[in-house]
Amino acid sequence: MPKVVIVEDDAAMAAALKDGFTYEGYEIELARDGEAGLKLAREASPDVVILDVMLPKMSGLDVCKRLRAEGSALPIIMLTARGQEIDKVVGLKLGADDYVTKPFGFMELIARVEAVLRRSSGAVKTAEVYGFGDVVVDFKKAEVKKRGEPVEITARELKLLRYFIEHRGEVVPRERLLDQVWEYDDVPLTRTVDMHVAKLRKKIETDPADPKFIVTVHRMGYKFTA
Amino acid sequence: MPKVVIVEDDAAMAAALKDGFTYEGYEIELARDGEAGLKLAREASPDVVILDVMLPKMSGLDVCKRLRAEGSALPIIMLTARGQEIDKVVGLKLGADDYVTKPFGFMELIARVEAVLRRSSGAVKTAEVYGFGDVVVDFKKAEVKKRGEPVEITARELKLLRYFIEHRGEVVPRERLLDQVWEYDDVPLTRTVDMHVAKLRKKIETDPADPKFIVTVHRMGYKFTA
DNA sequence: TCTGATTTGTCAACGCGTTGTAAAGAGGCG
DNA sequence: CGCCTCTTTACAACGCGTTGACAAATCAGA
Repeated sequence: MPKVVIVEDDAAMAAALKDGFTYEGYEIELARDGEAGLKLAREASPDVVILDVMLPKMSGLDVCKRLRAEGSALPIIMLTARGQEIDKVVGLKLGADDYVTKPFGFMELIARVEAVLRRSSGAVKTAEVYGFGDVVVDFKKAEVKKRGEPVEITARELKLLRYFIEHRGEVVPRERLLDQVWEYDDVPLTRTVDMHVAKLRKKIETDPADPKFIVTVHRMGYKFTA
Repeated sequence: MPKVVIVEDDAAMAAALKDGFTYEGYEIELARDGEAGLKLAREASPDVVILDVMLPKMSGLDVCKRLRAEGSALPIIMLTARGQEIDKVVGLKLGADDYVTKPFGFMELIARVEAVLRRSSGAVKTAEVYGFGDVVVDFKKAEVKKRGEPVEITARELKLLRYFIEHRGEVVPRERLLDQVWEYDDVPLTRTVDMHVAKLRKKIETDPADPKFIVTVHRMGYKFTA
């Protein structure tokens, strides 16, 4: 019986969610504002946290950020209002695993929760949405936004970016990228990787000439930091 | 209060089912033969249909087949007599969602119904009628109208459109469409998907040459936006 | 600090994979 | 048998990725 912490200030919405999840066999704990939500998330050891973005006392984003800052790996799903698309709101290193835009069907939310639970209980956890700096990446939609503005991105670039994000912090040699992202068997000596890194930088870096996120480690490869 | 259409020719069985479901809080509509059942399934907008396999005038299998051919996604549960096991295989192939073998306990049937109801609303719950641009899609009636004018649409196209709508916003790879819409096990290398997308575009897009709703995402798939 | 070798950044053109579309072929149902 | 739908084939058009050349940067050794 998985436990879900729901942080939602609207009473009607909170009640509906509680009923729905209870009916589906989940154990529910409710909080009505950000501070209470943060406390509950820390102390109730839930399997997943559902956070409204707009909350009294402390916004859902802040709660999320705070939890991540404390090193928590709790699966988090954000609820955003329409037109409040997650990228527009944020300040931005969010760290949520997924988000649902209101109005949403209850079944959609359940589906996301189950997806997140499945993922977190198993292999490598990859959030559906990832943010760093003033950039937000939505892998399901294959969309990248910078400062809220959509950025054109190709399939290969997105795959490369995903690999970087999934291996953030570590130095990745070019051969590994050719192997994992390009799926080459033999590893030809090319400038292809550098080429794509350059293109990515142009799209996501604030100053592509002085990259902050994708830094090159001389003679070793690249490192993504965020 | 979910509505159930029951198609059963045996009077005693029909009465028992009606009483049972009514007691459980369902709304019931009865039909005594295949033709009446088909009509009822189309017009009563039930949440689930329970179909006996052996029926006068038109077998339950044929009713099921017919509904699916019309593009209906109605949850269907088949009732088969013992020793009719072969039929259940066929029934499932024809698009039934579940089957129960006679004699069965009533609670078993209720459980299946509830499971099917939960499952069928499993994806993103989509209203039975959905509108975007100047297009209105009525899934229950299997009708599409553009600017009020009816548009001819085939079962496969409707199913494809439904999948797009239920997954609006996300990029859907061709393989997933072949898997989910075509229900292919092996995934042949084919242009079938593109073909049908082109046909759909001709029918729903204002300018099929410059699609706004079903956009192609190079090397990744298609994305429905509305 | 200077210098040469190696590594990395950048550019534009070419080639190939991917997609759009029409038309023929195949299969099902009445 | 004839109609309707779905699938396959074929080809044209387009877009993306790769490549090779060259410039810039970095490092190592003198």
